[in-house]
Amino acid sequence: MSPTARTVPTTSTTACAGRRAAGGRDWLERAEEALTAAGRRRGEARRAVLELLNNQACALTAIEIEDALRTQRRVSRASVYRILEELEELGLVQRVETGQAMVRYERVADQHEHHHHLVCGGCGVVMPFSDEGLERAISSLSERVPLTVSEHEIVLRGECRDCAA
Amino acid sequence: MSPTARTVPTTSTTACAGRRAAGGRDWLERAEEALTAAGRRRGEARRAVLELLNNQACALTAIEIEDALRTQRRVSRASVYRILEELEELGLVQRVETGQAMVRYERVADQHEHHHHLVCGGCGVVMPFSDEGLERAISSLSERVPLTVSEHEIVLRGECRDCAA
DNA sequence: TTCCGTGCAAATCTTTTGCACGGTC
DNA sequence: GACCGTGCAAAAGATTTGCACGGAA
Repeated sequence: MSPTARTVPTTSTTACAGRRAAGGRDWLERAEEALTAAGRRRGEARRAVLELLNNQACALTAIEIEDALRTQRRVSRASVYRILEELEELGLVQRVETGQAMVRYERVADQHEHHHHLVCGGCGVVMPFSDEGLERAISSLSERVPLTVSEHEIVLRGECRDCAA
Repeated sequence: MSPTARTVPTTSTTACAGRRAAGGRDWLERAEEALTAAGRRRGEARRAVLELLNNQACALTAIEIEDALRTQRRVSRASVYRILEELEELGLVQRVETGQAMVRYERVADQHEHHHHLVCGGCGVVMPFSDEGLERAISSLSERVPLTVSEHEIVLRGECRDCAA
């Protein structure tokens, strides 16, 4: 595979195929610290969500999170949304718009993990990918635009191999 | 302004700043033809929506369309959604996810008009932009990815000049 | 003891659907 | 005259909010 465009096939969720987190321990620690620093108390529901997100390489919807947690620790959907909102405000989690009527959330990766998404219109699978050339184009472009760019989001849509077969 | 990154400041809607359509007449014609070819009958509501979209350089939400039309010809929101869905199926209109809880729609431009979006997190304004380098990066990348890419969507988020001031 | 985190239930808001009427073909 | 396009009202979903209780600090 080209060194500049990598995607990882191992599936970790029905909804989002991707590798399990590498170096995710850092994120979990960082998250706990940030929450404490923000003066937040601990709570079981949030711990469960953090742990789940930490093991996820790609974006999940609130409902997928609720379902995934159902077996180990029932967390109400309202709490899932509240927790995600809180994490988003602290910059620990980001929204991903895949054009599927539901917002997806994933932990904010360090530079090394920065990626975007491929969405199959057939089965709805979401896969992460990253590309240096694309990032270069984005950052160069960001300087020529009438907006102080702080984030960017890229979604490629098409048909995955399974669906094409 | 750089020749490779252009944005146009003239505002045509509260929600989406951009130039009025140039060469839009082609799109309107094309749309009418496609609809006829698909065996659809004419209808006032749809004509009003088509005309509005044809004069819009950038993406609108269903509700914005309903509001914009209110003065000249009341079109029920259900019809707006139905019409947009129909136009999307015929490839005349495309959805734009700006991460604002509502889907936006805009007419599918010819190659010359292809663009992406800048979204200000402060005031919510949406502006179109286009960049050749970006498009090159996308098309080269599309060949190295495990998906037959048919569309791509790019959103840059940040703070617009007015909000930064 | 104080106050936050969480669950539950109700409210919101966008988008979809069912049904009936009027216009297009 | 047959059937589609449209409006209106209700339904369906996702997300948010109000409130009360139990646990963290």
